[in-house]
Amino acid sequence: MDATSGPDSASYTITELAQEFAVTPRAIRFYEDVGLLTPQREGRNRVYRQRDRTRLKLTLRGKRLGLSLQEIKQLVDMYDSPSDTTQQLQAFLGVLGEHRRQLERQREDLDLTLAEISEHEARCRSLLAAPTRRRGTTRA
Amino acid sequence: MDATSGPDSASYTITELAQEFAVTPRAIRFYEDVGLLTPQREGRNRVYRQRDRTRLKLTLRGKRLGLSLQEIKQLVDMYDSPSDTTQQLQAFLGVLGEHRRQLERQREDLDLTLAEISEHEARCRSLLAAPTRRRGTTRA
DNA sequence: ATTTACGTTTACGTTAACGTCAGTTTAGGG
DNA sequence: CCCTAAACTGACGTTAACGTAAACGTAAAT
Repeated sequence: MDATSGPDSASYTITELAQEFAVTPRAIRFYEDVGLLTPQREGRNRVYRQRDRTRLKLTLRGKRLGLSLQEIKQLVDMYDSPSDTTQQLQAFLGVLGEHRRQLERQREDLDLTLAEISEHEARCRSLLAAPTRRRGTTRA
Repeated sequence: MDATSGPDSASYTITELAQEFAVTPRAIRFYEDVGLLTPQREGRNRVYRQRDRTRLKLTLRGKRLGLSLQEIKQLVDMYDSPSDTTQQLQAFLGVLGEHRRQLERQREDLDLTLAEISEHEARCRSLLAAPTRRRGTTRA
């Protein structure tokens, strides 16, 4: 019986994951160091399953949002921990709320910035359409 | 003639700005080191006008979006440089477009994350409303 | 049997963005 | 005149998030 041949759960090597998400193996190992990933081992080698693949994806998404790895871990850990007691659930809600507020503020900032960029783009294009040019190629 | 008494343009000390935006004077000086701020001097002391106040605000907004100080400088510098030649304008548009794409992707990530958080919050609240509690205070 | 390719651990190096002193200056108050 | 308060200039320390290099293991290919 070969344990790796089952159709149950796909597995990935570290370089496969690295290529798929355009990061280095070093980064992936580092994410393991901080507790974001917990791959199984096949002898000495790391074996990544769907769970870690997902957590990696969430990690990178969090990074693009500017979250720290610790913040990401806080979120992702809650995502797949059961947490049944009332206390746990309330703490859970607290952290979620905090993150939501932060992200909502971020969306405000984002929309503001995008609006300003649009303004500048428009101003820019109107200047390009204007006749009073000084120098520079008109796309030869 | 006192140059500081005119009603033309308000001026701020470094600690005033620091308090208003809840950052340290050290941070503000650092932003000057990287070229984000260029306050005037009154003797040895820094004097901030509206322009620098605005640039500081934009800087902090950029930080909340996860941008690096260099990226922020790229944007903010373009915001108040005239740039009249066709070449400049096209380069301008290029950089703006790049940032816009980045920010738009970020908004996708943001909306995804917010949606997931909402899901988790809902699941959490339904669990809290359920009867099968194990332990933990029901808010005494 | 040895090269090649991929994986591993250990450890030191690096960059960004400040924090944290330490020592100095300067304007104003008592 | 002394003292405090607020500013200043170095300059070294710190944290996060990896990069990079060295030295090693191992399975498949030649």
